[in-house]
Amino acid sequence: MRIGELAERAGVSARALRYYEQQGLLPARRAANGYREYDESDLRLVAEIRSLLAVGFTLEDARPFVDCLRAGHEAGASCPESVAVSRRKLAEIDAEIRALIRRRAEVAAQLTYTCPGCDLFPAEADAAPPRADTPRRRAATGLLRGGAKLSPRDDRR
Amino acid sequence: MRIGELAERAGVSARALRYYEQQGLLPARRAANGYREYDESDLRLVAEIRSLLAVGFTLEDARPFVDCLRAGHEAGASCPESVAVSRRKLAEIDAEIRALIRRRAEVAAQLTYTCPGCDLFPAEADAAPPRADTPRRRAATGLLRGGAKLSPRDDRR
DNA sequence: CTTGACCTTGACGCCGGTGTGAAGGGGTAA
DNA sequence: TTACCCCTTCACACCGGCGTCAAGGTCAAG
Repeated sequence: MRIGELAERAGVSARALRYYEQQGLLPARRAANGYREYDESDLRLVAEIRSLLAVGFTLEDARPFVDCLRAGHEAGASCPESVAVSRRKLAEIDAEIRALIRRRAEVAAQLTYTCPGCDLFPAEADAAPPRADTPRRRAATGLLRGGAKLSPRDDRR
Repeated sequence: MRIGELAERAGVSARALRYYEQQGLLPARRAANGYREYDESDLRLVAEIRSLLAVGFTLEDARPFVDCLRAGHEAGASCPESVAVSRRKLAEIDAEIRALIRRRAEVAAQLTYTCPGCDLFPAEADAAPPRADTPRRRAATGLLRGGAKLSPRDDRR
C-alpha cells in the first residue's frame, strides 16, 4: 500500500510517516515511480510507535521497540534494549510525578497562605467519594515506594 | 542598579531580564545613555517571577502576580486574578499528575507482561523506608481528593 | 589614547513532532 | 485532453524561555 492508505489505516498523517522514515524508524520500499510502498508489518510498526508516543516516549525511545519488532519478535518490548528504555522511562515518570507533587504542594500552600478563606477544592463534590484506600488511590500512594530513588537533584532551574 | 547587577543579585541572566521586559513583566527606566535602571522593588519582581517559574508557571501565568506586586500589594498572590491563576494551575497540575500516573501504570504493566521476571524496582533499597503514612506520602495520597474533577477528557492526542 | 568591562538592539538556534504550503510529477477515469 | 487526486521533496512555522553570537555604543581607569 502507499503512504496515504497506511496513514489512514494507522490514523496518522502522511507527514508523520515520512518523518518516522526520516528518523530511521520506518524504512519504506520504493515503487518504480518513487512512491513509498508499505505492507501489513509496517502498519504494526506504526501502531507500536503511536502507542509508545501516547505514553510519553519520544521517537528515540521507540527505536529499540521498533527494531525489536523488525527483528522478528512478537512484542516490541521483549528485547533487552526495550526493557532498559522502559525502566528508564519509568524512572523519569516517577521523577516527574514527584516534582509535580512538590509543585502542587507549593502552589496549594501559597494559595492557602495568601487567601486563607479561599475554597481550595471547588470540585470536591464531583471528585471520587472520600472513601479511603480505593484501588486508584492505592496506586498513587504506592507510586513513591519504588522506581527511581529520591535523588536530591531538582528538575527545572 | 543596572542590568548586570540585578542579574547577579537575582541569580538570572541579563538575557532573561531583557526577555521579561519584552514580555511586559519587568519595565525598566532608562538612563540618559539608554542603559536600563532598576531598583530594589525590581529585585522583588524578579524573585516573584523566578519562584513562579520554578513551580511550573509560565511567564503569562506570572503576569497577574507581578501586576499585583506593582499595584502595591505585599504578596503577588493576594489579588483575585492571581488566585484564579493559582487555582487553574492547581487543576492543571492535578491533570498532569493523573495522566502521568496512568502512563506509569501502562508502562509498568507492559514491562511486567513482556518481562515477568524483571525487577521492576531496582532502586527499592534506596527509596524511603517502607513505613506507611509518612507525611510526605500522606500529601501524595490526598492529592487526588480535591482539585480538578476527574474529567473524561484526556491530554495528548 | 587605548583597553576592557559593561551596555544596547537584532536575530538565529534549540527542543519534538508534526502542520502547512509550495512547486511539481504520476496515474486514471470521463 | 482535461480534471482530479495522490505522490514527491524542500522548507518554514509553532511552542517557551531563554543561549548565543553579531555589531556596535558608553564610560572609567591606566
